[in-house]
Amino acid sequence: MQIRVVDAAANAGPQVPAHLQRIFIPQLTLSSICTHKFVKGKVIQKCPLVDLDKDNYILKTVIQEHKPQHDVPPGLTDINVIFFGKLAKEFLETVQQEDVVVLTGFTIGRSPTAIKDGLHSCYLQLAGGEAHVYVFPGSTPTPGLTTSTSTNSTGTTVSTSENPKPKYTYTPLKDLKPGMIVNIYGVVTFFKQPFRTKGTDYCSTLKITDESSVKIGCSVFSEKVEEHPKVFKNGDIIRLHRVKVQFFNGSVNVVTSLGFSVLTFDGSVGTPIVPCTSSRNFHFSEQDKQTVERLRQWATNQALLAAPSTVQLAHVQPSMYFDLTCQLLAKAKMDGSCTLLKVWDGTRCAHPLLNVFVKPEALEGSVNVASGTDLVANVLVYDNHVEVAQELKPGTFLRIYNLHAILQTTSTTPSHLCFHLHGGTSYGRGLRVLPKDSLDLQQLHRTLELVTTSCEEALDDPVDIWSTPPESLNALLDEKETAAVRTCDHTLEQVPLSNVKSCTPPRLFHVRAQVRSFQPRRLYQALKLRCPHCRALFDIPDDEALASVFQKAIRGVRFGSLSWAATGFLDSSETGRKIAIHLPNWDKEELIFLEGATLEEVCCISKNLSNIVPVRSCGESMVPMDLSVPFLFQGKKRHYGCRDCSSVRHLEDFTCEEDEWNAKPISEVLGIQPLQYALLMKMELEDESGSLETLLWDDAEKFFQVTAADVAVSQELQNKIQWTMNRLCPPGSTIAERPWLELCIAVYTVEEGGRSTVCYQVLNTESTGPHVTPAQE
DNA sequence: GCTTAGGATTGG
Repeated sequence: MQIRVVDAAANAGPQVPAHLQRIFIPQLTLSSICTHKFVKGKVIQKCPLVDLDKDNYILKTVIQEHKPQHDVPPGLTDINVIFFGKLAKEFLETVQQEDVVVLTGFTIGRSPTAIKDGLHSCYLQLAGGEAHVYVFPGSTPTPGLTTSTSTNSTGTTVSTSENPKPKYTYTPLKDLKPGMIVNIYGVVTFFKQPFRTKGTDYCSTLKITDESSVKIGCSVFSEKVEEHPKVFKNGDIIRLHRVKVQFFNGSVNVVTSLGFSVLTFDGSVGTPIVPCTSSRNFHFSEQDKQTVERLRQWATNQALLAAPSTVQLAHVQPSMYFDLTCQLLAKAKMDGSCTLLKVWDGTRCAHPLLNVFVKPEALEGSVNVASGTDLVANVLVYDNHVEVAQELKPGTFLRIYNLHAILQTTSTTPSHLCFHLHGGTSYGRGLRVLPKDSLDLQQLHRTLELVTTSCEEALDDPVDIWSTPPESLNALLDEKETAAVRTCDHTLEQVPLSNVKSCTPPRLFHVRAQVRSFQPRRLYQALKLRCPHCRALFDIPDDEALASVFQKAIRGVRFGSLSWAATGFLDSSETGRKIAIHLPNWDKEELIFLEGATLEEVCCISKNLSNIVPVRSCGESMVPMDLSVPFLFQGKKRHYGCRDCSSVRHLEDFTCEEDEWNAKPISEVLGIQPLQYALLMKMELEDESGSLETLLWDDAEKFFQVTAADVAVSQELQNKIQWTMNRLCPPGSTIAERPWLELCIAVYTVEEGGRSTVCYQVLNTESTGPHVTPAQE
């Protein structure tokens, strides 16, 4: 049985295994480690059982954190739990609403309904043999789970003293007298992370207070950084054993003495009281718990924590000093006294952020997870902090204390925010790694989860059984400002551009990058003519060149007489010059051969007639005029032929078998290999790992969602391409301001003249944005 | 061997 009912009154019967550690629902994040963990909560909702087929059931329930603290919103305490298989049915039959349950062997997923139902951003999934449920019927008290053991952050299980007689006595801070060696408790009001002294040790400087409001300075000395108090923020509670009281500069302070020990606790009322230490052996009693509770409550009432020093990137202002809670994405050593940290907290700064560019090979880690460099803060860490910074691994969660936001303005670039952690320890300057499960990281985890939500992940969620479409996810995706998305269904992992560059072709990759530059800048030059037969590529002749060819042809015109066509003459705009119109069909004007007209005249006539073929006569026969000009005009459309692949025929006869003329039969009759319109652009892409020259060619039409042939005749579509490129690479913008593109890239080789070149092409990708054509610019 | 620091910014 995977479900066991625990009889709380009896000491026999099933028990929750002692090796399991409780994880509190408010602390759960997508990245929480669930092995050997349990969640305890009250069943507050049971949905109807979904019966898929034999022994295959799904049951959705909502569990509320057991004995939640006040003021914790349901978004933290109430979590969706989905049971699968037999367990679902068993749970339905065994567990009643209001029962308290302990769940183990679960996995965590992102709740697709979090925004809609306002519950926890994660959900728990219980499936398979690993999953177990312990039920405490009704809301009976459940001894054996909450008080007999507690665990610290290092996983050490600590026995709780049942003996009420206190082993240690703690001296109130007001009673400290120089010369005493005492144990003390206090609330931290100022702290510095451990720093190297001129002596042999590291020193932590703190100021603490207690109910007497006396403020006492503390100096903790130890050669080992890990033996120093782990203080994360003002308001944290500290317990010091064996400190020596001194008198200095008119006030009392304490210094650690031989055999000292230190514990710290989160100072927030209502959070679990978990002693924080690297020590494997320490004493911790119910009395300690009460002291921490008391000090927490007192500090809260004193409003000691009134002004939180941590500021999100979104609220950072130039020149500000602040504490930043963030995740390290990448780092690079700049020089001996400076290390660059690229960090993010998932929020977007209101000011443009400086991107300190470093060579990809010098960068450890990647900023590719961040959906836009405008989410990535570049932090320059100086002098004494370099030692700590160098030890950091990308992915680590950090708090940076007394970070300085500096507006960098040069004459050429607009101002950008850069962040400096200056040398020294003034104002508590420093860095500290935050444990992954730190309560201080809840907000950050949530923000990062929202920012990194991708379409594919959304599909992985068990949306079907939730009966709620993940609208919220779509909404989030809209906000991501991805200016191009892949349309392929390859499940390739996204890689840095440097990987693409270093691979052996042929390969296919998914990348996320920005457009550094593109060519041609004059977008009409992106429109090309391509021969599907010989693959030759031609520029589209401009009207001036075309006009000159027509002009030349007029000069040598000698109208012939054709037995197979009716020939008429029009007066041209010039005195005496005639234009010949040959109609192969008496009664149809769908196809006419035109001779002796200027380009302007051809265009004018083609406005009203469907198919115009410019020709020149050779006695009784007729040939297309010249392959450097269109062989066919259809209204605004111009059709060109390939100079190399066409074998132009002299028309000596013309029988009309076609009911309707269009370019294909006309080109066949004339012996012309028609050219196709195509779009060709070069885009230089860039990400943190470097840059890459790519072509937009085979799938260029897909990218812009146009056909090249339509672009050739539509000012509106030309504007659309212009608009798209302006969006990808706004004129005058810095790279940080440009949107990100999610691209599918093919790497291949092209053999030319005995040499092979590696090429990169963007495939299967569409630019995003309004699909209606924007107003003409 | 028994000190070190003893809060307090403008700077790459």
